[in-house]
Amino acid sequence: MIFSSKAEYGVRLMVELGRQRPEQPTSLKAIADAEGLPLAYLEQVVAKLRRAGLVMSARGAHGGYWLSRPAEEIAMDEVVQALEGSIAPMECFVHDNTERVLCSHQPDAGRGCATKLLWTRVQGGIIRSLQNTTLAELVQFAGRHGPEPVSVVERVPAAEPVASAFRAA
Amino acid sequence: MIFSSKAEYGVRLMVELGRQRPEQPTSLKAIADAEGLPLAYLEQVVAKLRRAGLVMSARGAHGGYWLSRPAEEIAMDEVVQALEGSIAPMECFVHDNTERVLCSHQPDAGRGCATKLLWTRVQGGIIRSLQNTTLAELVQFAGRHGPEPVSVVERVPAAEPVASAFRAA
DNA sequence: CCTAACCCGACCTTCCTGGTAGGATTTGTC
DNA sequence: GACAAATCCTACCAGGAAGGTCGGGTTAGG
Repeated sequence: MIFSSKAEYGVRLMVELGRQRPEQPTSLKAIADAEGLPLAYLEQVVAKLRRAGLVMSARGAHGGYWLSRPAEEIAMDEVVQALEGSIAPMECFVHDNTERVLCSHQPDAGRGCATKLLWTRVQGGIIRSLQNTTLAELVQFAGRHGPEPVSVVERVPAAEPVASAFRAA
Repeated sequence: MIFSSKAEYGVRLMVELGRQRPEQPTSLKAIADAEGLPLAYLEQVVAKLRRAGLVMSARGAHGGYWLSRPAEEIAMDEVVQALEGSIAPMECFVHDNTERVLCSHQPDAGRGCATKLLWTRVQGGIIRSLQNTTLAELVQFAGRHGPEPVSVVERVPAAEPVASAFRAA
């Protein structure tokens, strides 16, 4: 697998936020219920997005999260980068700023790294795909067949088993 | 990380075979020594390549492996596919031949999968990058000395450093 | 018949992923 | 002011896969 579930959950979370109007913050619980994801785990995911400046938050009652920018201006490479830490096809490509030796398997001296060209191209292909996709596109794609976004105002505070009922089938 | 070390080792192995003349098979031990990789592990790696029909082998004394086709005719998507099993950015995209639905986190009924569009594009970007690279290119690239490869390497139009982020722990 | 090599499957250990637990803090509402 | 709803933070943990190792079997040249 290429991306972890943090990326999957984080993108879903961003899409969910993109469906809301930013005036009213959306609580994590609403998102967790809508997507069927564990709330405690989502907290860790959204923390990465917040630290990356992609979402903003308000604490306390009626707090929640919202996009820090309009969805049209959020390219998905930022999102995935924030969630995954780095977009690297291979160990050697994770160059943190420290100076540690990254490519452990050097061939004979004088020869270049046999795989560098390949992974560089792959990385480029991935990043270009992500850059060329905006959050707004995903929101539109996800909402195409669907009903209204979950309104914070109209939301029934009690149990709303609609989603889980359909998920079982 | 996107690809496992099996992919790294397998590609190196293929490059090494591409450097040899196919008339004489190359023993795994020679490759293991040249690349500094554990022989026993390479055996597992090369088995995948053999089962995929990318290399051929001869047993017994003076046996070894060689490319089943010229390096110019081997696209790297075949190689990586053989080594990794499948090139899938997310769980949902690993479709074994059965047609079961693997996406466990369906949103509300009537809505499409929010992330499908994104991962489809990413997968396309990866596969295209791999298809457009032949083993022969890697052989040539590895044989070169200094880092002249600016003309060869695809340019990533990213303005910011791509894999520079720390892995947020 | 011995040795170099391929072939095969079982095992093992470490690390990361995915998730839980439990609390501390902030803030609107009654 | 008490309470509840929510964000925030850190530690912990179980399972599985990654990345190997090991031991042996089979094939073929000298």
